[in-house]
Amino acid sequence: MKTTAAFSTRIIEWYDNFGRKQLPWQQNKTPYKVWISEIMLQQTQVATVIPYFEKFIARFPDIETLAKADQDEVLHHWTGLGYYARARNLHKAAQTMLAEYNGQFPTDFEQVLALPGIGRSTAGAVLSLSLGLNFPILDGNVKRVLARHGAIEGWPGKKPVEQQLWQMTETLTPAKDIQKYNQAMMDIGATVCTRSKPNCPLCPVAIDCKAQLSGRQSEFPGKKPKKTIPEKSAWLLVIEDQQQVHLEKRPSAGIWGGLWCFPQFSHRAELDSYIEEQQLNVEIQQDLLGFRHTFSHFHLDIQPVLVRVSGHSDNQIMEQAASVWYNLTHPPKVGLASATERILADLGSVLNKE
DNA sequence: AAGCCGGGGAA
DNA sequence: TTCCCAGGCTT
Repeated sequence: MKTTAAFSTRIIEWYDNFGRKQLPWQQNKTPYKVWISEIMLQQTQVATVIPYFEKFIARFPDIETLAKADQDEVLHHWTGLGYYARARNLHKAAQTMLAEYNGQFPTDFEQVLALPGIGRSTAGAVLSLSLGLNFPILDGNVKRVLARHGAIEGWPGKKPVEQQLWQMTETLTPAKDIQKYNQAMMDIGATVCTRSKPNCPLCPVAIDCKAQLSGRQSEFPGKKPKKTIPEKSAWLLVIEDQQQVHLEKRPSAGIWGGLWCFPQFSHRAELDSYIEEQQLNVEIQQDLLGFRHTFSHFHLDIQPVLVRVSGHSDNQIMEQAASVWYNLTHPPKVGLASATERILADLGSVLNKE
């Protein structure tokens, strides 16, 4: 009479045979590298992260280098990744580790959890994956595997559902082989127990998966209630003079926090009166290519307006906020939003045709 | 508990 | 298009 092995035993055995072992942050593992990867991987897919991770580690190879770098350069390496608070928190946490922990990544769970940008799951992931400390994790992959295996009803964004899933991961996480187990759960979620069309025949825990047994894989995890997101519009003022454009650093709170962007207005009239107020010496004015940029919680219809000025003096525009003349031919290493990069690229092709 | 915070891959 | 991704912070 053959009995079914324990849940974690089957997961670990699966890892030995099919788990991912060649990802960049899995080579010569350190808490620092695993930490960077975990932050980048928050709400971001592996394939997107890999090139960012490689460049980030090449420039900031350790905690001290990161802590002593300019925030602008840290954000520069985050340009296009989104959720820019992750980069600001990363930078701040590195400075805390340099000041409080002698530049070492703390190994105490509570100390790790207290660092900005690190919640329970990320703290557990870093300590377990890099040092083998026994902590459960609960990321999007684990949530999906567990929700299906236990046929857990409801959207994991709801507190009671999330609590139930934490209870499950605590119970199922084994006392040994934590690195293999946690990595395997994420791998299974990413490669077998996928959002759509899960490959159950390849799953080591399909035999007692409640969703699979009842053919209800698509019902778990419960879906986020969808609501229509609002539409907003933005007029962006692209002031150009001699291959330089004017950019302003945004406050850390709100969208594109800490990034360098064009002056933004809700209505065209506001943009026009700004040009008046600044007494800009306008030579040419021309609308650039407009486009829609969609965030998780609203659409933004963007219309960039190119204004070529001549003889700008720094004390006209420079004085008001943190602002720079961004040299298109020698771009400084600062953080830009994806939309800003797109406009700069379009501007480059417009200027090239002249 | 709910809202905020980006951008892109996948279907 | 729609969904959601190795989530965490703020209110």
